[in-house]
Amino acid sequence: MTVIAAHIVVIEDDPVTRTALGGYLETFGYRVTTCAGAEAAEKVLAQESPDLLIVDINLTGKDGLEITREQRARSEIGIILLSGRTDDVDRIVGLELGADDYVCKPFNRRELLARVKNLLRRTAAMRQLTRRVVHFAGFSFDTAARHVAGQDGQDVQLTRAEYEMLRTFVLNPGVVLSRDRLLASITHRQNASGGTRTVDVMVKRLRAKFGDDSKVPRIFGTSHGEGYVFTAQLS
Amino acid sequence: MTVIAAHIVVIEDDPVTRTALGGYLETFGYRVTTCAGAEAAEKVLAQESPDLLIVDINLTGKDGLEITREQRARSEIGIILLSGRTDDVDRIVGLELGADDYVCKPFNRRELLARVKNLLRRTAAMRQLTRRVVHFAGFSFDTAARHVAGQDGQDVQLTRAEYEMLRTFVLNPGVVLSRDRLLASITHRQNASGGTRTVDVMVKRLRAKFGDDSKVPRIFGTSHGEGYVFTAQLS
DNA sequence: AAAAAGATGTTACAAAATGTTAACTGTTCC
DNA sequence: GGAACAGTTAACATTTTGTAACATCTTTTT
Repeated sequence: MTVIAAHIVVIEDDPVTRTALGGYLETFGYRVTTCAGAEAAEKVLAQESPDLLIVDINLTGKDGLEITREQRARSEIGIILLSGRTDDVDRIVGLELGADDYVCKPFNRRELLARVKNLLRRTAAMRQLTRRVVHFAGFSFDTAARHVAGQDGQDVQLTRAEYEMLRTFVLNPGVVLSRDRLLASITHRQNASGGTRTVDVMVKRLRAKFGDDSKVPRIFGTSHGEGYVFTAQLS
Repeated sequence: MTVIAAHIVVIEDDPVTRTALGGYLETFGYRVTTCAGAEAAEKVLAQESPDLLIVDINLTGKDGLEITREQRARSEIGIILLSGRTDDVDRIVGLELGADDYVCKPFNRRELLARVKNLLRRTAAMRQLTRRVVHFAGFSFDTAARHVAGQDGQDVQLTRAEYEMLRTFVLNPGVVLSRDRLLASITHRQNASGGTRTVDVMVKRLRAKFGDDSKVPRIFGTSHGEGYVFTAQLS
């Protein structure tokens, strides 16, 4: 996996804290975007996909809790709340809204850095699963562009059903998926009566395109009597 | 995806806090194992793979920080530290060792629950991505990829039932498992009528694939009248 | 200690499920 | 309309799983 500097967005209305915090994090190699308020931050959050959000809970206009609720509803971005008050209620509400952490001002920079590091490590796995491009077994699969590149640079052409099925597999790594479940992901028709064997044929075609052997499956495993499993390591 | 209750291990030497915390978490559907010290916990941590560890920083014997360091070195388990003191240094050291969170006593139960929930959500993604490989008798068993690599590099291909059974054995090393218990772990058909002899045949097949001799079993032992035991050393 | 009873080991086979191939049906694009 | 392609179905081959029968081993009884 290519290591790219994590992108951290800081929303803080006090200019002194904002600049100090941004500068401090930058010295550790992070890419930092500082914003004075929710409006400015929303542009960044919508256009790019930052990894971590550090937000003051007391902002003029839209406050930290509201930003937390909105962001958590639509992404798995890491969220650390900053607060001037040591208020139990605020803290609990923030955490229950889905904030990962809550740090009281005046905070210790070193402590915040440790929390940032730990949280980035945690969200890294989650970002993998929701990423546009995933890598496995030497292939890179662009879920948005419906495009697969092989290890030798050769492209793997996928049909619509093959793409839908691969997408379902990649979104559920290590989970046994039933034929019905897989069929539902590739077909529009409700005619689930007879042919779940369609799934078998599609799996065979996927295996063929990805060089997987049904007798020694490395990517698409069979779970006899249950269905199929995606067993390749995502990276 | 099958939803299984998360398994939380609590290490706390104060009996009152330990019982209260364990009971509280259980009411929310979590599977909780409480331990008074590091020794008792290490057994559980080695044999099962809990999802979350809540540990008091001040323990007699091996303390919370040491446990954190050891666990973090070999797994991605979520770790929340509990402390009686509001000490910046302790907190920072704990976080830098890789603890995900640090809560000071007396803590608010609701806050702790919110942190537990958030952390479990984060580690769930990571658990999906990280391999769980166990080694025994020269073989390495990749529970995610569902295959086994032998000592000579040759792969041992397992069928679904063999995989499920081996997985059950490996999760319960040294424990005598009844035929019914083993049958339940491998069968998926409704026709679970009589034949507990199926288990014997599957054990024989496992023994064959792993070069184990029923007369001198080193991996899959027989407990006459009771069932079978996994006797190989896990590493 | 020998015999009997019970439990496990082994083998062969039958049943069920999956793998594979190829033909068939419907769609899309000229 | 028809060529090209995607998806489905059907038929047969192969693998996996369950069952039964018999052999061997363990435990209990005498």
